[in-house]
Amino acid sequence: MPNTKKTQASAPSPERRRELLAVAAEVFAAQGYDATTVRRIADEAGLLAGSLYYHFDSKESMLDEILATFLDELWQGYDTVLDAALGPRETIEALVTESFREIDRHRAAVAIYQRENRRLAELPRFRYLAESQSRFEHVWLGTLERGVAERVFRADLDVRLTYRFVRDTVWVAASWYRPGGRHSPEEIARQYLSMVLDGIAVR
Amino acid sequence: MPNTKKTQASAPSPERRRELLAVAAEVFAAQGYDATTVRRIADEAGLLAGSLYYHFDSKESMLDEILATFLDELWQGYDTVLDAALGPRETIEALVTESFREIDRHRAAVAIYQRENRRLAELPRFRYLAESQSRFEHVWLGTLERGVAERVFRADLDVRLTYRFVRDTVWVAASWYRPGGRHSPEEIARQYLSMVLDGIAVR
Amino acid sequence: MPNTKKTQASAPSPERRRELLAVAAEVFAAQGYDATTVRRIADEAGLLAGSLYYHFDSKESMLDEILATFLDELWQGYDTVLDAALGPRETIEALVTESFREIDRHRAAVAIYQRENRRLAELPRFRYLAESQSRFEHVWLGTLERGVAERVFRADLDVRLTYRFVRDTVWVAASWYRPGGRHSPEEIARQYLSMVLDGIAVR
Amino acid sequence: MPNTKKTQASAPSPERRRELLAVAAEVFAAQGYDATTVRRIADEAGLLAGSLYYHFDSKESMLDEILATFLDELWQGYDTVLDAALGPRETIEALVTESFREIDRHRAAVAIYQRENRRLAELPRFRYLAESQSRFEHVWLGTLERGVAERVFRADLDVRLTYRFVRDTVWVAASWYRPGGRHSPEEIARQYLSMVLDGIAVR
DNA sequence: TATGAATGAGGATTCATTCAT
DNA sequence: AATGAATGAATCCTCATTCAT
Repeated sequence: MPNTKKTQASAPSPERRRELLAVAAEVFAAQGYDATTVRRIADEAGLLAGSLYYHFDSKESMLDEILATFLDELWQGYDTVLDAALGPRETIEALVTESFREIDRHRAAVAIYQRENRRLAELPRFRYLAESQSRFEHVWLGTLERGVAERVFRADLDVRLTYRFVRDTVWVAASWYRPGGRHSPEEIARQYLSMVLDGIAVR
Repeated sequence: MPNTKKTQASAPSPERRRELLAVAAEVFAAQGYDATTVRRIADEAGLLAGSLYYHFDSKESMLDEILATFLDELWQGYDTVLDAALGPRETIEALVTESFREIDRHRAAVAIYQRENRRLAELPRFRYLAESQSRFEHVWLGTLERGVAERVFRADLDVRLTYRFVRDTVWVAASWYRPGGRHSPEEIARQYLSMVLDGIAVR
Repeated sequence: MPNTKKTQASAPSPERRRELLAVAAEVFAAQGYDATTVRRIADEAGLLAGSLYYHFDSKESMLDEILATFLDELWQGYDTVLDAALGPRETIEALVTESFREIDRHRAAVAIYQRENRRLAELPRFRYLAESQSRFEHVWLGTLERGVAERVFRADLDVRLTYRFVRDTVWVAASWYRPGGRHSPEEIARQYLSMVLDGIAVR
Repeated sequence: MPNTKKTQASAPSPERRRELLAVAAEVFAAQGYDATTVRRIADEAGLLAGSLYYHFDSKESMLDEILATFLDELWQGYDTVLDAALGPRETIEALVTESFREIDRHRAAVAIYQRENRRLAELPRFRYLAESQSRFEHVWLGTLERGVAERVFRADLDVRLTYRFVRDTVWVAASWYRPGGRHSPEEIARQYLSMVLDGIAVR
């Protein structure tokens, strides 16, 4: 009987929830939400499928909690950056760096988000995904436009296209990024920023 | 004993197959393979679920045919480019342009590929996905390295990282691209190339 | 296009029916009625599943026709034997010999009969199976009882048990008998009769 | 990473399994394996079709377990007989008696075996059926040949034919035998042996 | 006579979920 | 907190059958 790290006398225990959610997130990320069975999660966590329902209402509510937690932390980080009111280029740099840090800490959640976002956003329960996305777009697009206006970014590029380009570039990394690998999040951010800002061609 | 066994899966009209595959691809792309029911495809195509099995062995074989067809055409295009034996920069430009053309023609297939690639590649039936991917990596990475060697591309960037960056950037476009939209594939390619090669920052 | 042995200008053609029924019987015997698909029969016969319905109403009606034809011929043979009004031992000998001849000519039908008899006999359409069986029992049991009464057969054996014993012994042979094999039906009958009548122990 | 993977198919209570298998065997025997629906078994057992899958992997695995259990016990009985190293006649007597005891205890399994043996033996999963059958043939045929050599059995009969005759005679009994009927297995064995060894004709 | 395409009912199986213990 | 057993709805797939050509 592993996992007896905690005080025996604990109740519904949020720690156990977090453990189980971590397992669930990992499996969701690896197989996709639909392809993941509750039993698989339970197997991986070392209990029976039915037992998960002591901790969670449903498979969907696990997904919900995973995504909501991630987005909360993401926006906390973003808001800190935005509150600093830097110039456009510095803002982009800070946002990208922050994003890679989030990928480092919530890799599974980011991967799930990437995969399921579109479909989920249509469900009432997950409306916050759509809201988050539109706020996201607003922040990034706004920063880029400000940059163009201030002649920090090139004016000859389609801003929406550029926005999508930068956005995708950052988040897709979650599909291959492995925490603890060769590059730290900050190192990856630096390389990405260098490419995006200055291009890969020799001048 | 007269017994003119026909090749099981090739009898029914290939035109009808193509129609049905187009429908299936669209639904797979929109909902994800797992979340798509055979009945949904049939509904969309205007026949009953069971009737699909006159044309295809299984839901999986539809997916297979969709992806294989796409990859075939993709590599046909790529090979034409590679046979031209251009310089590194021109090769990258041609490959990117070709890629956006493929996205234009196989948007659904590309979206499915992006979503399901990882999990599918482990199935024996879809081994060709892994093979394609490794050939893909070989081609792109090789071109980038050649470019660095010839001082056409910057030497201070991690080439693997750059490879992933460019690769993802291109293909993720399938998730938002809509054929017949504001930008032609060539126009999008031009913008992407400009960003990737020269960066978005004003020099 | 094989099988053009007949006059081109023929109509619904009973010869074609017979050919197809022979194929069907073979497959039913090999796989069992339920496990046999109409398509399998059609494949084996070199046409498409739907085309069988030009010749037959249903899968069941093929089965019906196969069994009815067999039983008709069987009873024709049996009736000839019975009309000869031989003594009990000679009757048994003649019936057994006749049975092996039927197995020789209708091996597939006999095998099907053995397998499906019980379940089919309950269906209204196949009531004749039950009737045939009861007439069968009447004939054999009667002959055995007559033999016991005439002191030709042993009196210390349970007659019903003996009946089942002899009956099974004969018909189960259909499951391994291959026409054109080492033994002619008459040779097999001779051996079987020798065993059943005189036993295998040395006296 | 705590992950106490349990052996997939052995967790649920073996008693319940046995109950359910008994029901399944009865239905398989009565209707044939193919003609039996999982729902029918479930109905008969008083639960829903899907619930059977908590206990068994598939309909086929139920069949597998039924047959394997039967054959295990059969060979246990046979091996006891063979270990006694009796003379040929006594061996045959003991094997026949043992066989009728097995029919008494596993009537349904024997009936299923008779019906499905041939087709199943070709499936990899049921290879043990073919193996059992060949060992069976080896034992019986060997005993008969020994009997002939020792002049206990007649030399003028084809041994293979005799083998099939005896084998079928015994096992087909499962198709009409009803446990708890007029005759005990031992009584039936005695009658069968008397017929097979000494014949039904008065000497 | 036969084909090609489809129907529609049913069958095995999966799986999220429930609940008494 | 967790188990064991079950539910019931949904899913993929099969197959006998139909029918216009």
